Order: sequence, then structure tokens, then C-alpha cells
Amino acid sequence: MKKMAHDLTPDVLNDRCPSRAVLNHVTSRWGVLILIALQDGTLRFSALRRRIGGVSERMLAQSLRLLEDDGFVRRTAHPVVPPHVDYDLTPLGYEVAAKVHALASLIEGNLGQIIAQRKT
Amino acid sequence: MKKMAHDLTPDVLNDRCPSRAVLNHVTSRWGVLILIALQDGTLRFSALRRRIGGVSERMLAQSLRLLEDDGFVRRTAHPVVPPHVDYDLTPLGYEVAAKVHALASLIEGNLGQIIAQRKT
DNA sequence: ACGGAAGTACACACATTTTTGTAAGTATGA
DNA sequence: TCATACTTACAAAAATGTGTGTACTTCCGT
Repeated sequence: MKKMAHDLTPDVLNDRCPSRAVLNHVTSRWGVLILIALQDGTLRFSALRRRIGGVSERMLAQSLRLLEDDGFVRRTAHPVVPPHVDYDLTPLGYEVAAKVHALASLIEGNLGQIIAQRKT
Repeated sequence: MKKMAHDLTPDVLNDRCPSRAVLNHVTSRWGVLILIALQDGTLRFSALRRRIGGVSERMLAQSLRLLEDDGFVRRTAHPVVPPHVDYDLTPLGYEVAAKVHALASLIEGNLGQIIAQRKT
């Protein structure tokens, strides 16, 4: 028995592979920025919102939950009023964030070039 | 003269920074996959479309143009009929693709864990 | 001291915007 | 007839924004 119906090794190029969804969470508009922001340490919801320019409460909450469900972000809620919730990266989340950050830095570092040759 | 009105160093966390747009092109649903697919070498439009599961002609063309404008992908059209167009990565595109690929591989490699702990 | 305003971490309903898909068209060779 | 590499118009789907509510606490002014 060697032949299986569907492939067992994850492949993002494959339409039906579940890795696609996870990749999308990580590379989503706000997901990327959340991971980068949390690299510097724990942040609470409101601080994260201030750190990431342009994000709405709705999208921040939504994106955080996806990353939490995937196991990249840890949520710690303190049972106090007014509410206090801390967010930080899991070990795996840290690895992912490092890759994302490397990508963002590369782009930031070459932004001049990129924009310069655009109008060519 | 030390104080400038707006910051000159790119920062993706800043709402108004142009690096945001470039990052979005690269991390877009199809942009990521195009870069990964082109890492293995030159591909023509139709081959790329077959390689990337689930992409429509429309989105492939659109995403390719964005990456081309940003200088990550090079387009080479041969003046023949029927049309023949080759796509490959620029040096900068190659660097970006490597980072993206590293990210995708990390996710693929940990997909088991990720899915396993989800239902917890 | 007392009323008022702002901050907190969201959820929810609703509106708008953005993204993506679909189908059709093109000129021609195999 | 099918494949090629797109473009364009139209339609559907998905993402995102906006405003409201919550149950309090702290800070502010008077």
C-alpha cells in the first residue's frame, strides 16, 4: 500500500492544503503587523492598537483571534474591571514573527530603489 | 536643521508609509504563491497558472503586474502568435521570495502542530 | 465631595469598500 | 478545436469600517 488518495505533505501551492489558510492569517494585512509589533514584547490590546497605525478595534480583535487559534499569539485576560488583556507571542509565533519581520525589513530597506524604478 | 515634518525611514507600522503597499503586494494571497513558484525558475503565464492551485487568469495577471511594477518580477514577452510570455524573478525579487518561502516552509513544517492544538 | 469625561477590551449590527470570480473576446498556429 | 496571454465588463463574495453598548475605575474641575 503506497498510493494514497490525497497528499499528506503540506504544500501552499496546493489549493486544498490547509496550510493555505494559516499562511493567509499570517500574511493578512493586520496579521503581519501584529506579529511584528509583538516581537518587542507583551502588549495589551489598546497599546497594540496604538502601535499599529490605521487598525480598527474590530480588525485587531479579529486578527488576534485568528493568530491565537493558530497558536502564534497567546492571550492573557486579567479578571479586572476595567478589562486588562495582554498579548504576546508563543515560541512558534516568535519563529514566524522573525520570518515576517525579516521580510518587512528587506522591503523597508529597499523601498527607495523600489519606488525609484517604478516610474521607469 | 534636525527636525523634519515626516519621518524619512520606512516603517510598516506607520499607516502612511509607502512600504505598507509594497508589503501588501508581496504578502497578498497570490503574490506570495507567485514568488514561491518562480523560485524554481522561469515560468510562462499558463504554466504559472497551473502551478498555483486555484488562481484565476484575472488575479494572476493582476498580481503579476503589481510584482513587476515593484521590481520583483521580470516579464519577457516574445512577439509571436500565439503569445508567449516568460516570468522570472529579479535579484531583489529573489531575496524577497527566499524570505517568503522560508515563512511558508515554517508553516508547512508545523502545520500538524497548529491544527492539532486548534480544537483544544 | 460630586458630576462628568475618558479609558478599557471587546461584541454586534449595518454600510461601504475591496477583492475576487466569471464569461466573453482576440489573433493565430498546431 | 484547443491552447496562448491577456483585457474588460459585470456580479458575487469577502474584508473592512462605523457606531453603539458595556461595567466599571480613575482623573478632572469646581
